[in-house]
Amino acid sequence: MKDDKKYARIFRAVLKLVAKKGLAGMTMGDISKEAGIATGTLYVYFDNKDALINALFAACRENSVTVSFRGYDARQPFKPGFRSIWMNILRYRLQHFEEFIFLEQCYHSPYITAATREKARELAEPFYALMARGQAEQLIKNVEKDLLITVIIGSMNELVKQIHYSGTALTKNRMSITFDLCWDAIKA
Amino acid sequence: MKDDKKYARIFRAVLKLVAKKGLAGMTMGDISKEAGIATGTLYVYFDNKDALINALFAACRENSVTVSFRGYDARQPFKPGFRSIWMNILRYRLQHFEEFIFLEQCYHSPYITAATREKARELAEPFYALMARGQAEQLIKNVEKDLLITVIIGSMNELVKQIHYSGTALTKNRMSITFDLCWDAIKA
DNA sequence: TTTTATGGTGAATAAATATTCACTTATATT
DNA sequence: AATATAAGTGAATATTTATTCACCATAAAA
Repeated sequence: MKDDKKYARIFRAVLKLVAKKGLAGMTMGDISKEAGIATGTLYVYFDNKDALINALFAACRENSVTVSFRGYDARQPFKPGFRSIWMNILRYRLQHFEEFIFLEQCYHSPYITAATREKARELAEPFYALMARGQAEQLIKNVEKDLLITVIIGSMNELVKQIHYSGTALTKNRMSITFDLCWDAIKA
Repeated sequence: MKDDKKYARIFRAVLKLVAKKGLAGMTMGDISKEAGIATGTLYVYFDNKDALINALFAACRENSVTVSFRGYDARQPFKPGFRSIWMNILRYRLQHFEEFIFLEQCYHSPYITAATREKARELAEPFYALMARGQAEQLIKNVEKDLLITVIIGSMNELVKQIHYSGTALTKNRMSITFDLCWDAIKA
């Protein structure tokens, strides 16, 4: 019986290695060593390197969406609800920077198959629904939802990178300021 | 005498290959074949694969800044000046998507040395100066310039990706809408 | 023209790396 | 306990890939 904990250990090893050496430089040998198992064992759990990476990509994407909406209650007013989701995402990406980098690396990578990409796209559905609600309540601009999401997610991702690489701490204050920039962009 | 046209052909080949196969999957053999030269010739022009990639990275970054400020005249009012720069960048990244992808790939890659990264950072100077001007004229928010640039560049990069991968055309109208989102974010 | 230097070549070499497999160990089933 | 089934191993293999090098082509210098 395959061990869930072993899947987790393999995944953790990959995340660590990708952050350090990039998808490119990470060998199966590296992974097994980092995970503390034999190279052959990787092939018990996954068909090959591609399959391993696709599986991790799917898991990360799914996890990412779950985390975003944690604690979100559709009955509360729109803006504080949106704010809490925004903060959730930002905090999670900063605290799990390796996961964030891995997803970014995968984005253009030939490792990721068309099927995996398609599944990832479907996961974005809740964000479209959120934009629809804001528009229905006339709180945010009535423009294509794609453009709104693009501005929100794009600026957040860049913020995460900037924070991480500059080494400066992201204070509550700076988070709040950046949220306000973002809100001003989309507010009606 | 080494041939400038050959440098250009090698660079063009790399950009094409990275867009297709990622930094990971691109071999020196692929590059020479795509450029129509012998593998050994690559080593006449560059010490090794790392050096090749670093050289191209530096060239792309420099080019990117040059293009951004093309046609910018500091004597015209701030907002139209800023708008023309914003449009310059967006248009260039869409038209040279391969270059954009290459730079993104390099961002976290171990191929890129610390020295190359440092040089790239210095190139961002004109953007800080631009923010300073906008703040001095009290047209844009008086918050950390880093945060402003992050929102501007981050949302634009995401837009470029979204446009490219969704296959939808970016009409003048959609460009204008997105610029307005961006402007609302930063305006005082 | 001869000499020298440099660009160009691609098969050969040396590493690096994914994958396999014969075998061991653990766990479930009878 | 005996047997069957599946997980785990890591050295050996097959493949891929960066890099070299002995040689050819070209063009400038003598």
